[in-house]
Amino acid sequence: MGTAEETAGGEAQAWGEVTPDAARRLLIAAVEAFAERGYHATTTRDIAGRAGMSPAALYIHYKTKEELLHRISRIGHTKALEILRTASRREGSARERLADAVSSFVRWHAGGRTTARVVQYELDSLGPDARAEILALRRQCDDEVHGVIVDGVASGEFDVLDVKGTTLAVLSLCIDVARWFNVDGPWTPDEVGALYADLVLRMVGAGEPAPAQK
Amino acid sequence: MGTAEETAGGEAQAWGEVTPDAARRLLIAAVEAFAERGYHATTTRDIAGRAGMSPAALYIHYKTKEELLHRISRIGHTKALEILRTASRREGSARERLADAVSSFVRWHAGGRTTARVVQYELDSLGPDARAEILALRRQCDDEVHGVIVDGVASGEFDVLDVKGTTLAVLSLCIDVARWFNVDGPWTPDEVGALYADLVLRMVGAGEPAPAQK
DNA sequence: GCCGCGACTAAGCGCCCGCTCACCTTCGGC
DNA sequence: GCCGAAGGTGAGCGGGCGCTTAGTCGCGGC
Repeated sequence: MGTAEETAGGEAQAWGEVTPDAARRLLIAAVEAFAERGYHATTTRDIAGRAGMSPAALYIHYKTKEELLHRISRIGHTKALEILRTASRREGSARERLADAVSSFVRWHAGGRTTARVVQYELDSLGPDARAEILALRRQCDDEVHGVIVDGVASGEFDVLDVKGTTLAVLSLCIDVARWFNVDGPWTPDEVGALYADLVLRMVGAGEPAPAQK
Repeated sequence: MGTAEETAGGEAQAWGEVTPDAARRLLIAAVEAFAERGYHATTTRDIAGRAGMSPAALYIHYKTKEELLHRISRIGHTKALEILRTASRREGSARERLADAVSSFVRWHAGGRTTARVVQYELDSLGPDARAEILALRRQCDDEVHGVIVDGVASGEFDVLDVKGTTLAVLSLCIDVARWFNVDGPWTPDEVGALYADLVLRMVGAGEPAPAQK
């Protein structure tokens, strides 16, 4: 145990679905290593070492190093999609749903920065087939946000010049959190989530009617 | 031979300061390759090949592969800083200066996406000393944007909850353009620049004065 | 005309990569 | 108590990596 669980921290539970235990430990070690150094700069020996196993053990549970990245990407994107769906399809105004979607999506990127970084930035290292599969998931994420913004425009809650462009900008803003978060930043994931929800509401022309100070 | 100039397109002129000619061709080839596949996945043989030279030729002009990345990063960040400085220190209201800074910064990331991608995303592949040098340049970029936002808040043009957080979000939004731009997007760099300037003004509470506030 | 010198190449060194293979446990079923 | 499968190991293969070296080539100076 040790290193893997320590660094991954509370994220570890997210990988509960992965069995057996050794396969999960390897996956968590890979997430860490990929996040720290990038996919190509990570060696299979490093991954196995972090999981406390010999280099050869990796190939009992995974066919190749790329399969590890593929599995991580799929699980991560599925989780991200689930987060966005929950927020965007709940009851409430478009304003509430967008704020909820952004704050929870950002919390996920900030809190699980290790995972999010791999999921969002190492996609190009996948082969064509795997990448296509993951891109389909990502497009579904885009659609959820797009839907909420369309709803808000239709209901008159939002005032947006370019719906597609604004959707892209909102997603881009959230995703990039995985790049910069926790580099000596004095914010908690909750704080960033709240700040970003406010910023995004302003972007869609639904800023607080009466700006409240804290 | 051709490949380098073709892909780099109009960006090529930006490397005019690099001499002699062979060194410049190698640098442009490296920018391309790093942008496409990432630093670690790029081989020195690939770089030399794109420049139409033998693998050994690279080492006449550069000590290591890392020196190429270092040089690219420094030139790119210097250019980015120059763009932000020009906009943020010109005459005009904070509103005008921020809109100018964002639109020109975004135009640079979109138009020179090849270069910007390397500059913004391959930084972690540098050694500690080189990275520290580049991070200092980046901090200066942050300061320029921060200054304009502080000015706007002081003059009452802007209404911002968290100045530091908003500064970071604005920069993050602009930088992430390098990640997604031109993946089948129907926008020109100018269009994205204009859209983003509008979005950022909304974020700082200085959206278009006229439009319908409900 | 030949020389020196910087630009460039062909060949290849030593290393470490992703991955494999022959073998060694451990353990539930009978 | 013995057996076979599942899970793990140590040693190492083929190959491609970053980088070096010995030597070739083109060319301005005298």
